Amino acid sequence: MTSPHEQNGQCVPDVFDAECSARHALELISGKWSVLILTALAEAPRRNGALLRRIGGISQKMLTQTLKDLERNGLVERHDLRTVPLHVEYRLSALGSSLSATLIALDRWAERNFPELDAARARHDAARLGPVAQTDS
Amino acid sequence: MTSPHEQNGQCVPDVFDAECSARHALELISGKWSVLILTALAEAPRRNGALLRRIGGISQKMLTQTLKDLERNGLVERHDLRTVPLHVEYRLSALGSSLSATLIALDRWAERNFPELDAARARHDAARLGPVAQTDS
DNA sequence: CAGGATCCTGGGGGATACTG
DNA sequence: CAGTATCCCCCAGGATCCTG
Repeated sequence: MTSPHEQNGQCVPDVFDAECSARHALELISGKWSVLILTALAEAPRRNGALLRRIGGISQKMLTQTLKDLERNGLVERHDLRTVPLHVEYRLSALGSSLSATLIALDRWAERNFPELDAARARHDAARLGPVAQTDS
Repeated sequence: MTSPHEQNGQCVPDVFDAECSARHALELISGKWSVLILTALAEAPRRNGALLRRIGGISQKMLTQTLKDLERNGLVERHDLRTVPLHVEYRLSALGSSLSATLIALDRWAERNFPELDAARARHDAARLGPVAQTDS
């Protein structure tokens, strides 16, 4: 069939198309933990424990799970120095590296603009709770 | 207290800090639907129905819900032409516009590199399922 | 140290029907 | 047309315990 996106896997790349693989790619790289893990690995190759310490609020389970997913999709490489005690290091693949600048830009934007978001939210919420009497302080 | 990030709301901006507002900002702007909505609005101001049609796979519920969240945080502006039938238009705020380039870069990366992800995934899965004897169909 | 296996809960998110 | 309200399911993800 000559459908617009050839639903079998090949499609005109479009993140707006729910069936296109590009959408899955986008959801992977913009995932809650993916962004942080990829950014942390962009700073430097890291071990499991180091990642756990670097990324506040992540659980061992989600770290392992997300790392596996990223590795499966070729964004992260797992290097197992077969020693005892175990020593495993994660690093970005070339593909992963090609993404890091954009992800870091995203982080930077959040770090530079969150006060604006906070302020907007405060204003919005204040307006909803008390649309009247805003004459002082 | 002079804790490193002043857990009351003011902190040294760090997305890796689970308590920092920058983290919340990051999670908002990297949300599954947020990215697509913001990108769609970066293309042009749009109405509810237009967004629904533009963004494949989104439900009315998630669209409304995410739009409200984005508006609350000052990234999107809602313009209600008080007509009947109802006519509401959404557009990026200045703050939202300052983010669009990065989000579009993210989309573009996904659209340009998803074949690499697909290939890596295929390789990875093939290796796991049958590391042996892959000579025929 | 890296990470598998299990159990369990909250809420993300779909479907459907209704309203101004 | 642009939403709101309800019901309900499913799974992301935490807590805990166990292994190589």
